[in-house]
Amino acid sequence: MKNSTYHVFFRNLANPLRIKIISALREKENSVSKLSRELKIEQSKLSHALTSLKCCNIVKVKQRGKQRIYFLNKDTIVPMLKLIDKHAKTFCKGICSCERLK
Amino acid sequence: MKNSTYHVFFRNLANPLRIKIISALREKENSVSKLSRELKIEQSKLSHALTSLKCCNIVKVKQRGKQRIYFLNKDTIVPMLKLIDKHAKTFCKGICSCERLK
DNA sequence: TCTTCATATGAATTATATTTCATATGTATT
DNA sequence: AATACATATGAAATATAATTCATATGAAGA
Repeated sequence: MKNSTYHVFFRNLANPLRIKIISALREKENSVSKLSRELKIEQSKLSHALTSLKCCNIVKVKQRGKQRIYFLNKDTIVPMLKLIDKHAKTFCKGICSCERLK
Repeated sequence: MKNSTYHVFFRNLANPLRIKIISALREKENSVSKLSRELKIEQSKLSHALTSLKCCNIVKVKQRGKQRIYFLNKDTIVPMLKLIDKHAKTFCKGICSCERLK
């Protein structure tokens, strides 16, 4: 696999807003407007973030009337987050204290 | 798990140089100077990158004489890269064509 | 302890990503 | 086809991260 594939993928995840969205979509699929209200994220900001996530097939979208319902591609993301949970538990005493990237 | 833990971890991986280093260390452990020569990366640049990776326990280090030997914590990283391989194969036709983050 | 080789660090510069805001597009209803 | 609501997009402004370079620290042998 090409390094640039990894790089693009990780860059997509390396953003607090996009992680927040992923966490929310992990619970339930949702429309842009409802996500916007529930997470208190400005609409266009949210759209930009969702477009990035969709670009790597981290999320997918379906139309429902005027609304677009975004949902998580759980196949990849959920196991990946679980790997990090385990990593943090095993190697970082559960809490990430990496000063360098804080 | 806190979102910031994921964020820090992914940020660490969201960098072409650090991915290159990870790929190299996946093959064999190595000292800074040898990595520098083999990958043609300027020494201080490499040290900065390695410090970041070590910060999240993605790599570890041992002393050998004057040299510091860095090695990959394969437990987390290798399965993670494999997840992305599978993702790219399944959802992106093997090649990441995500224009947005190119 | 002095010198040399190996690596790390800090801070300024440069590069890259995110936010914001105005506006465009798209979908359904009348 | 005109309107309203929902979402997307582009580009400028802003924020954040990477690179560079000078220098500091650290280990080992003479």
